[in-house]
Amino acid sequence: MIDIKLLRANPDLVKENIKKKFQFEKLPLVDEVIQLDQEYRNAKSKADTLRSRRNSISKEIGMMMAKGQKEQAEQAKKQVEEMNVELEHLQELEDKLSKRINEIMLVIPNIIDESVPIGKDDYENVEIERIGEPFVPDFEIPYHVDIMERLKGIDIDSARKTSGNGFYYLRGDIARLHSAILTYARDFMIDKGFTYYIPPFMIRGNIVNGVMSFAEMQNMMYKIEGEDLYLIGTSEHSMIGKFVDTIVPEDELPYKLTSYSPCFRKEVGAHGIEERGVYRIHQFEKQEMVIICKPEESMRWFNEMYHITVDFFRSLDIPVRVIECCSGDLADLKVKSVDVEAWSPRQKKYFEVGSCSNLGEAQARRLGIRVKGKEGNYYPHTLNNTVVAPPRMLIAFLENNLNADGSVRIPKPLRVYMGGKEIIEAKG
RNA sequence: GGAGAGAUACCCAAGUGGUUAAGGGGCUCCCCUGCUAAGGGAGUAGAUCGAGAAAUCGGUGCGAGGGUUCGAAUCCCUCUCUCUCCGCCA
Repeated sequence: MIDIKLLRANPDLVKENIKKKFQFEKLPLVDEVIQLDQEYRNAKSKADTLRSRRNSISKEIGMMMAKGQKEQAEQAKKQVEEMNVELEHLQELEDKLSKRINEIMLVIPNIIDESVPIGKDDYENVEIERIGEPFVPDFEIPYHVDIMERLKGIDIDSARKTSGNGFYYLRGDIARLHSAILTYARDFMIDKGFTYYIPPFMIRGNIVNGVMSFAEMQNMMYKIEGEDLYLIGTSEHSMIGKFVDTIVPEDELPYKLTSYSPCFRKEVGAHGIEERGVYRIHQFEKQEMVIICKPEESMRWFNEMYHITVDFFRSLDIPVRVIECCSGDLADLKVKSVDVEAWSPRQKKYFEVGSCSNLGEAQARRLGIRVKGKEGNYYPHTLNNTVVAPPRMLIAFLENNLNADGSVRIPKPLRVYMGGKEIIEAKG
């Protein structure tokens, strides 16, 4: 959501940005909203003048009554009554216009950063960095579920009975490894100076509406029956929601937050839960990072944030690459976004394990998050990034640390969380 | 789940239809003193939208949304949330 004042002052910039995103169908909206905005402001000026007069006449009526000038008061009442008829029409017009203006402003995309590569869709995303040597061992890497099953670490059949497709039981060392990764991620982030949070795992409808679009909500969120509560799809929902309609003191910025939560997703949509395994599932856990900062600092934080994820994966010997979303693939709210992808020696390609986004002031504007600055209030920039999301991350972990005999090497940083174990032994 | 109380500014809190939403704390500035503390004075309804080159002017705003009225923090309706007690409970 961009500032309508920016659009008013610089419509060509907004149009150019829409073209960069290949959303040509939205181009006419710019002129339409400028027109509507002018009409709206005219109506508002007129109505405000009327309201002002009504207020002062009403006050006079009060004084007349006090003095006992009953007849004059009656006359004034009539006058206001007539004004109210006109005012009602203007009010309706104002409401209608502002509603339509808001609808349009919600679909006009955020101004993307100059550095974003131009492209139509995800095929034109750009690899910007590759860290670690992608390695393919001379033995075959099995499908991740098979690796886990061989280690007696997963039970999907039981989960189907209790919960259906898209759920899983993790067991034994694999379950422990899952927790170890999250605990390690938590400490990793605390060491980077982030404040650790465990947020609410359910949030109210008004918060949901603040943090995502209606379409996203339909495709992602589970609603609790009979309550105004939804299961969160990511802790970002709780962590950003925490600041809805607040004004934060400037000297407290930046907020560097890292949060743990389970994440629940319906995954209704293009892919759904189509594949056996733990790649796309209804429930997973995630360590997330969120930053709220001054606008001029957001690009610096953006770069720092995705490098933290890269460092995290590298500390577990997993090769990664960073893919930047091109203009056409970038969600409308985002200024810039990259995906961190991990190497899969089985598929011999990289796959997505995390996503880092700079939302600029769009999210703050939408949610009413402001900063009390010395020269008045302003909108901060908000950013979010995945630290790690097992069990998806376990896929990359197991494939990259698997030995020929079926055992799994445990990288040094995790051993302390695995009771000192250096290896998960292959079973029977 | 049951019962009760409440929602007004950064905090506490007064305000039961009418001119400018009391008061206190805190905060900011000034004076006195000056190491601090105490004292005296002034300011402090945020936020947001509109008009204007600006000074400034105006609208909205007392949990939310409706209604009554010339006029609503105040009266009526609906809803939400918070707190206290009881019950249940990891």
